[in-house]
Amino acid sequence: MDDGLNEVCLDDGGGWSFASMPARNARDRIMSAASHLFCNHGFAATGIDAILDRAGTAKATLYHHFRSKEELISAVLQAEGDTWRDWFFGRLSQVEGPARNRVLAVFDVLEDWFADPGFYGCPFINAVAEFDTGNDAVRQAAERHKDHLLTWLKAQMMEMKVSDVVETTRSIAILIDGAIVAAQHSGDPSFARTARRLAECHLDTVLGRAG
Amino acid sequence: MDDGLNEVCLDDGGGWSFASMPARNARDRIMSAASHLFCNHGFAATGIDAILDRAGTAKATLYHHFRSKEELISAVLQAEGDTWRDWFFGRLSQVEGPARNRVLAVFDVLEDWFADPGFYGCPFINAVAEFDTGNDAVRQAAERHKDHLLTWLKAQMMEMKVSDVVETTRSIAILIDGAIVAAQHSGDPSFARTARRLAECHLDTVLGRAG
DNA sequence: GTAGAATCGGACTGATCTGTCTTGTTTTTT
DNA sequence: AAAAAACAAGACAGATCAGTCCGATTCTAC
Repeated sequence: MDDGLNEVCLDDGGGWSFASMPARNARDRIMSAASHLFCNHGFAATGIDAILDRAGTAKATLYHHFRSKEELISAVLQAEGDTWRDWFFGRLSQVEGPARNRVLAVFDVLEDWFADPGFYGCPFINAVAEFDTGNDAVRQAAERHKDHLLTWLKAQMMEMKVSDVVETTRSIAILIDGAIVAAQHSGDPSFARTARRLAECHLDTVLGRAG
Repeated sequence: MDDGLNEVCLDDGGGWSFASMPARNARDRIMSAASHLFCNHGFAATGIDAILDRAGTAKATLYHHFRSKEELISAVLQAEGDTWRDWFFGRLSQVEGPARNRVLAVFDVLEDWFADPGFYGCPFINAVAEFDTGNDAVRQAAERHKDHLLTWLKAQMMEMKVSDVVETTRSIAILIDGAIVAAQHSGDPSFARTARRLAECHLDTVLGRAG
């Protein structure tokens, strides 16, 4: 579980975690190592030395690129979010048909994510859970990530001509978060399908069962 | 935010957090202090000395009652779960009418929980997020807590004569987890109401819109 | 009242933490 | 080839960490 390799579901060229991206220089190796350790063992529980060991770099190199551990954490969250969203929306962009199909496909893509052996939950949910009260950098990073998702969802809702765009978007967001947490705790990817059924049921109702 | 007082929503005699329970001895004070600090600042980030400061006890006293920090964490999770479930099911037991009312009331009680100024999310979700991979004690504590909830939910489903008890229970569980996470991140308690509407929609469908 | 448990106060250990610094080597860029 | 940036290796500092131990004191139950 703590071996050098981290098997990550690869889709056309990119994985969902930055920890599996190709490393070209010491900075990349540090970021990959930090991503893996932070996400699997916790942010506070991961020491700088453990990151250096895994990355195979010198301490001075790390502090040449990042002013502090906190800045490294922010950089990792940023990179994890970028990588994940590239993967996620890349998958969704392959879905054909009306907006309803894309929204429901969200849960199919989530299921693939959950099914990856290296799945550790959402880094942002985990980070907010760990730091929680009063950590601006982490909370803002999580908010930015969620904003990206909500913006995309809202666009789909408007394309579907849903009457209450905000409320329906909030509903789907709850289903996504709930599926992530349930899958993380149980290790059972099929929670994505349960969430999908809930979404179908809700969209049917909102759209007057017309699809 | 880090003052001595932690305002906690009190219902007939009990709050939802062990951190607000009356302390009779040093052990209780340690447990209360540890609960508050662990849940608000994280488990790994909270040092023993900080707990002692807040509890106003000596270090030897803590290690007289708990063999290690890990054991203290387990004890805190156990107590937090017990206290919360007492509060939660106590509230639900006051709901009149058929099982459907009780299931939907879950989200009303959740909203009260979310609205408390001291709300910090679910301690078990947060703990699993922080320790994650391979911490048996924490994961098992979280599983026991979730089992209690699922058992209760299942009983309601059977009373409602839902066709697929397991799947419907999973659906409500997703809605609960999703509402908790969404409320924790946004600070907006009304996510409970959104989740309630999803539950209504789903139950209507499952029960053939007969209520 | 007396025994035993609970508690206090704090010194202390050894490990680990983040972060700095120095010296020299490698790589890249111009 | 020369200049500049990136990097390695590790010593070092100062703080904090979990946990132990001791002696004195207070509380509690019989």
